[in-house]
Amino acid sequence: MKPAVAAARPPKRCTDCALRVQTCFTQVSATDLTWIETFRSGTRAVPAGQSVFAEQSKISQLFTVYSGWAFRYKTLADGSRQILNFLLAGDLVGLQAEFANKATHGVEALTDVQLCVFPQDGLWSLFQSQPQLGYDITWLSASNEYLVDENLVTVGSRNAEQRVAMLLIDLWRRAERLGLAAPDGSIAFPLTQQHIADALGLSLVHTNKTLRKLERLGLHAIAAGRLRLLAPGALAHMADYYATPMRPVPLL
Amino acid sequence: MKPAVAAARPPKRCTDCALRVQTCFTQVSATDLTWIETFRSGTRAVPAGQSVFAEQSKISQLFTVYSGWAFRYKTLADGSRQILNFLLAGDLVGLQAEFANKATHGVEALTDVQLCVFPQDGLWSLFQSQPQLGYDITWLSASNEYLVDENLVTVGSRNAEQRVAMLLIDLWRRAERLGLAAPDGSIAFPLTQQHIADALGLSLVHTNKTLRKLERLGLHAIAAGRLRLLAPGALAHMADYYATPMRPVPLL
DNA sequence: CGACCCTTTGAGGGCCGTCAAAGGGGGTGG
DNA sequence: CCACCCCCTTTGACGGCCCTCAAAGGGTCG
Repeated sequence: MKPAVAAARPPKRCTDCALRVQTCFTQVSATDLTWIETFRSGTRAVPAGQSVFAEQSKISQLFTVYSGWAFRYKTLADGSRQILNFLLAGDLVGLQAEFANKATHGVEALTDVQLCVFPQDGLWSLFQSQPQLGYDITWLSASNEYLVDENLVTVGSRNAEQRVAMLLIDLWRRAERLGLAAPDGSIAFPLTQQHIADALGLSLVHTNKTLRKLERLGLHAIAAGRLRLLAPGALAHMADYYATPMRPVPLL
Repeated sequence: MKPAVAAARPPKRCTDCALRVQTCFTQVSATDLTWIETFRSGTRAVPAGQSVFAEQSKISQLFTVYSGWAFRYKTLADGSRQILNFLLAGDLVGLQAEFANKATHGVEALTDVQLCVFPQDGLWSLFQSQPQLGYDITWLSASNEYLVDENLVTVGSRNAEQRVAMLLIDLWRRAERLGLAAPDGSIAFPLTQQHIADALGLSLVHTNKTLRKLERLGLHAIAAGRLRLLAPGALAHMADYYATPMRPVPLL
């Protein structure tokens, strides 16, 4: 029995939100914040490995990740799974379903996950009464597209070494930005090699061999569920990674 | 000298828009329509092969494709180009740049293209005064993400035959929906095999061999710049393609 | 201790990339 | 009107990256 990953529930009051305090999130006005609080229909905890919502399912909710890791995926008829991107604190999911009538992809928890839940049918009234929040949601949607764009380039144009390097850099940066890096520069790394393979369009075996290769080269280390980048510059060079400055991001 | 592809300019008045008449677009109120017209800063024609905007460029405009074909792409250091998705009439581009400060990808015209141009710095006032339009833009953004999601699955999880089949079906469906299919069921097909290769993450040579294979199997025919699907069912089965019902889409 | 999941490694093969070169069609200039 | 050029398409040969199959090793939990 694992020691329950005591991920704290989101507080009852959004004014007490431990996430929004982070400098990586944009400031929001007091009125907008109270509006968010009334808009929020509740919270939800999903244990590691469980589904947040399934592909093709009818969902009527939007979710913001409060803590933990998750991922979006699609499955093909032969059972192969493509991971579209990983979700960390602050990420918004469920918007596509608003426009497609049902979930166009599944979402699964990698670790125990805490979510803030919003009703989809309140979205229109949000746009009407709180244009700033509507604008923020559009921002988040465009950011999501950017993430997938990047992943498409990785899967379409990079070889196995470069793909793995990209994934490691990208996840590390995103986690670090959220203050999830330990003093030693390591971050929790809950992915199995199967997850990495599914995200990068590689086989499990080749993913393993590539990871070992980068590790032998001294570029990174994964141990005890933690990732450390030992040579970020070399990784970035290998992956043809261009660091883009990170701007504060809105949080719903 | 080609006979100029006489793609008509968008009319001066949005009320005369030849595109919005299509049933695939949602109805918009008269007031919203006049607002769109004043929001629009002009139109722009881009000849085939020319850039609409370059990667990394600072742009301060949003574009709606009025007619013609274009594509979004990113380039790596080794010069390889990944096409993210193709753009047809009604598609909106430039939103990502609003949030990243510069273009995160390039856009290039495949055919002569006519664009409606909107100022980016008017976006916030749009959200404030016309919430319905803000909502529509979010819809379009989420739809774009859906497109890229699908392409990521194709490139990450399908073999060459399936990728080509997916591309042909997808482009045909999107064009047909816009009323671009001829009575014989063919659509204009301005892509070179290099474009297909760059979109699918395949080499030019292998793209050619795969196209010829599907053609020899009688699944499709490309001739005189036109594509016809000769066996849509077989193509869909090969590609593991699930037809999703198409809903009316907003148009900015 | 055994079951299960994940990781790791080896062997062999196939899909697809690279290299090379010929063929076709349209535009341009002689 | 023909020659030439350029771009795109097409085909063959060969090699390599990555997939599949197979099996062993380690860690955790019942």
